[in-house]
Amino acid sequence: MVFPRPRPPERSDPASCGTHRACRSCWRDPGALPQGHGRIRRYAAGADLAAQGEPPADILTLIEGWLLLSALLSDGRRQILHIVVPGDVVVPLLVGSAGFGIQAATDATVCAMPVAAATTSPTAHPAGLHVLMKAMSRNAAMAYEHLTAVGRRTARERVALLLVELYYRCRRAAIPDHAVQIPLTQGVLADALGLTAVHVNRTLKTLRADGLVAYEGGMLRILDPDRLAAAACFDVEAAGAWLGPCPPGPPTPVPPTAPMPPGASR
Amino acid sequence: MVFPRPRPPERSDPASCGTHRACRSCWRDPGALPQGHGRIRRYAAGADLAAQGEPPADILTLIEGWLLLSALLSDGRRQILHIVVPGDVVVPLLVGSAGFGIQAATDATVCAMPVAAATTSPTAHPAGLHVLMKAMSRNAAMAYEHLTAVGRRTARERVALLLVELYYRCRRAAIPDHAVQIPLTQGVLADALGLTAVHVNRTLKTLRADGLVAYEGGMLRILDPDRLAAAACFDVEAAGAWLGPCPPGPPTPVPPTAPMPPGASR
DNA sequence: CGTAATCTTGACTGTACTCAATAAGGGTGG
DNA sequence: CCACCCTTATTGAGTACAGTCAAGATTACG
Repeated sequence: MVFPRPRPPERSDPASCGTHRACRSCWRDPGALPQGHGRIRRYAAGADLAAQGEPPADILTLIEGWLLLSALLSDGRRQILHIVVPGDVVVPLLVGSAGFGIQAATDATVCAMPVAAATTSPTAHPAGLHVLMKAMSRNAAMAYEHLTAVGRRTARERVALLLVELYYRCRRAAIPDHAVQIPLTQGVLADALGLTAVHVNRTLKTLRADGLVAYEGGMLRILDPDRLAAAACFDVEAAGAWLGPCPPGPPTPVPPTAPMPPGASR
Repeated sequence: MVFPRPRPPERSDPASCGTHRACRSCWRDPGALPQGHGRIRRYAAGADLAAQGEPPADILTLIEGWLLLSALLSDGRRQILHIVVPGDVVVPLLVGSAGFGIQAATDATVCAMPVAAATTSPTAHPAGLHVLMKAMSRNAAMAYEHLTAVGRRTARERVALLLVELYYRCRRAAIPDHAVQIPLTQGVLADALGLTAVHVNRTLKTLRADGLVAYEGGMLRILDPDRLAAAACFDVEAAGAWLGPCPPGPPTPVPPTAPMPPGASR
């Protein structure tokens, strides 16, 4: 079976930042941030939003699509530092030049706000600054979780963990009736997990054989988040804080999956 | 040859936070932060400053000694997320419970300030908040660098990178006439790098054979930062921003090392 | 319809891990 | 001061998880 090239979800046409569910869920405090400064930008899949080593750029809130933060080594090796899903906030490194580049994994829509708007006049938007700091804190928590995975987990655990994590993070800002589907290349997963694409492929094969994930409509889909979390040696409860405000209110609790094929081991 | 158990450097007895060089170098903006709230605390080597999963605790500025931020998996595997050297600021995760524990690697002195002092009344200390955000940003940069190392570098590169990084970071806040010495166990290095202690040992052996590091007075010591950086595939210039304000002013440029033994390959 | 990218699979290699035994300091209590 | 214990460092032998190389199958896309 083959991963068809991912297709971005059908897109609506937002008039402004605030009208988007994902964006609302982020700058939750209405009026807290200088939302007027946020500007909607769109990018095609594969586009570079920022290059490693350049900017102190804008603060980005991802509205639609998927972004990748990545670091490149001089010899071409790549480490994906963070996979950005709608509702996530990308905060540029305030110290020195950017240590990571930003690429669009799919067509993407972002809300960009100059860092200056949030940092130069903190007193003007105190609540907004608090939101910003919470975003930075959450990003740090995810980076540490990611580091632990790459440093101390087996390949199977890493893959399983990344998938459940993305599953929960996507649900938090997703439109309820949209099933969580992951539009990432195996090469991207590999670079995120510190593995090779070949080994990711073999690992996914076993996860599929175990009935934990599947393909559907050309995208990777999570069948059994709980068993996947178990396979990842991952405590969803403990991570609840940064996974996002998902628990409050049952937001599509494990979308009813298609009936298992007779032979599947489940 | 064996690593004798590290000994903390001889300590002075600070009357207050502001009198310490390391602390000054951190809260560089005099009067910016509510320094009055900072309280000096001391810990013995091996002590737990905070347990994983518990607090939103204090903001810590390390004055003397070494700290470790680490994550534990349920089966005992450990990933060290960050090695804290004097002058570093540890910011607890503002969202939910702490995803990491804090241990003292050596006897340590910290300046602790309640998060509330910095976050609840941002308007009261705008400059201090800016300092705090810069610290968070720097920590994020280091976490990403660390992640890249663990995910995409060889064992030799990882060890070399960690050592040069610590070398430069230590110099930035170190007392000038103190040579940089690293009081970390090979087990600690291993848990930081996603390796085993045995393999760290073998890797250090080759670095020593190549004349890049050495033992001296019982502590690991960097002999040749430049070649070590090269071995790590590491661009010191690019990382200058978060490595710290070290370049300005020649602070002990590679302390005069003891003459190489005749057989050493250099 | 042809080219390019991605996914799959197999065979082989190698870096890093495991197991295990020994050595070397440091600390503690007698 | 010395015996004893514990932690850490070191080394060797064997193993295994993940990487490399390479070919073929699908699918996307122009």
